[in-house]
Amino acid sequence: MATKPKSRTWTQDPEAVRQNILDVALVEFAERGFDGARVNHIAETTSTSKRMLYYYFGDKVGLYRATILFAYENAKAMDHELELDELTPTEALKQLVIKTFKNRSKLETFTRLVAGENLRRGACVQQLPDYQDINRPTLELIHELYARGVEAREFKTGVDPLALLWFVLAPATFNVSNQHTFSAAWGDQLKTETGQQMLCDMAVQSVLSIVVKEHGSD
Amino acid sequence: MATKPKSRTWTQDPEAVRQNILDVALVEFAERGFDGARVNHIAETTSTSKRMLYYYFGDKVGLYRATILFAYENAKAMDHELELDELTPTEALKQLVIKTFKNRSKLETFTRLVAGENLRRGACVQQLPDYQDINRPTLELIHELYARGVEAREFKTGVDPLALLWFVLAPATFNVSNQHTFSAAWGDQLKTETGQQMLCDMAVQSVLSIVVKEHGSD
DNA sequence: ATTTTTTTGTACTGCGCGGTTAAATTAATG
DNA sequence: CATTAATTTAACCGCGCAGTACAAAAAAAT
Repeated sequence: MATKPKSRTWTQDPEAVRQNILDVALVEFAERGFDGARVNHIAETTSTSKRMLYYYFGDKVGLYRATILFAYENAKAMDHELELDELTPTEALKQLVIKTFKNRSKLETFTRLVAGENLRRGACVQQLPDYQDINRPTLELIHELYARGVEAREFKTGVDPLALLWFVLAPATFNVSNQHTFSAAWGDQLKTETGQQMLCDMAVQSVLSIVVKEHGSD
Repeated sequence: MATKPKSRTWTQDPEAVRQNILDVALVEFAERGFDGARVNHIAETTSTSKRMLYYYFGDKVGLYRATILFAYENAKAMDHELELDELTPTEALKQLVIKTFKNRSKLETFTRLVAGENLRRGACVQQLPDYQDINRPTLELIHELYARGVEAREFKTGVDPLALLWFVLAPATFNVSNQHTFSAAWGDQLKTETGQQMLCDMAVQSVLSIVVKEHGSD
């Protein structure tokens, strides 16, 4: 919360103000998409005024750009909870799938924002110069993990680690970003605790089947 | 194309007009989402006028609803090309995964529309009384296929066919609806012909590993 | 002491949007 | 052919939107 004195005196804290605006904007953009989001509504929800919003971010697109970066920082912060080095490659991959799958539910806001950006055909992220840098750690993680697995003779050779990452993300993302049409179409049994556990187990199974040697005989 | 006489006389053809409006609206809604879509732009693109649009569909939401139904009809029409009864259950499932995966690219418009509807939390489809009916054939297809597989001792017992469907749809959908952020983040190698073929093969592998007995030893 | 940056506040603007009005032309009906 | 209902045209409206103008003052940097 930024400082909001009713009196005519205040303490300057630009960073807190920026943060506060971004917090609010993230929710608004994730909730309603870029076109549905209302600058007025964001402004009213913050502790500051619309004037400050334009002061710091220029215009709506500027705010949107900043919000995307902000969202990625938030999301990546969560990633570092993961410690895979102690585990065998197979076990580590398994934990990665589980973690990704379960995290996405928590990261629903983030996932919605990304879905929205995809509807814009990535117009924003394509112009962010450091977007690849932001995402590099994930790629490196999977690269190293795969290399370890091959080294340990647990993983097949010749699998593209990027494709592996793709198959880690796909179920986790689909689980969030298509939940509503899926439930409306065929019911919400898969949304229950046990349903989600089942999907998660199956996601693990499906990813391991791609890369683990002689999988299916366990 | 609907009849569009420049003269002051015209021939009435309400069905063609409706169709023409829906054709245009589908593209617009899929391209820009509900909030981004512009009724004026739709109207200008059709062979008819804005007034007719309101005449037939009431308001923007009404048009959107009709467009969603229209999109599903279009999509389902394609589905009937599939003939699985001749194949063994395993082979049939394999073909289903492939077909779904490859179709989604063609159905990009449809997929975008669905993604947009999910951002609206399914607000529209939840109110469509026949939405479940529209989607029932797909569920029945997978049910029968699974039953056949169990019968033939090719499939494990105890697998939820709905979950199976989930894993058929997830990669196919993700492949379209997250392509832009994925490419921007880690490059577009997976978008090439060979990349797509690889993903498709892996999708088959992952689905079969879930349901086929002793999979991995082939 | 001076300048620059940050904050507040309100009122305003121009325009593009979803939606409407009113009247004309056509096809259907007796 | 008279009447009615369906279909089409073009001009129009009010509102909410992103963004601005203007005025000022407190706080920090120099």
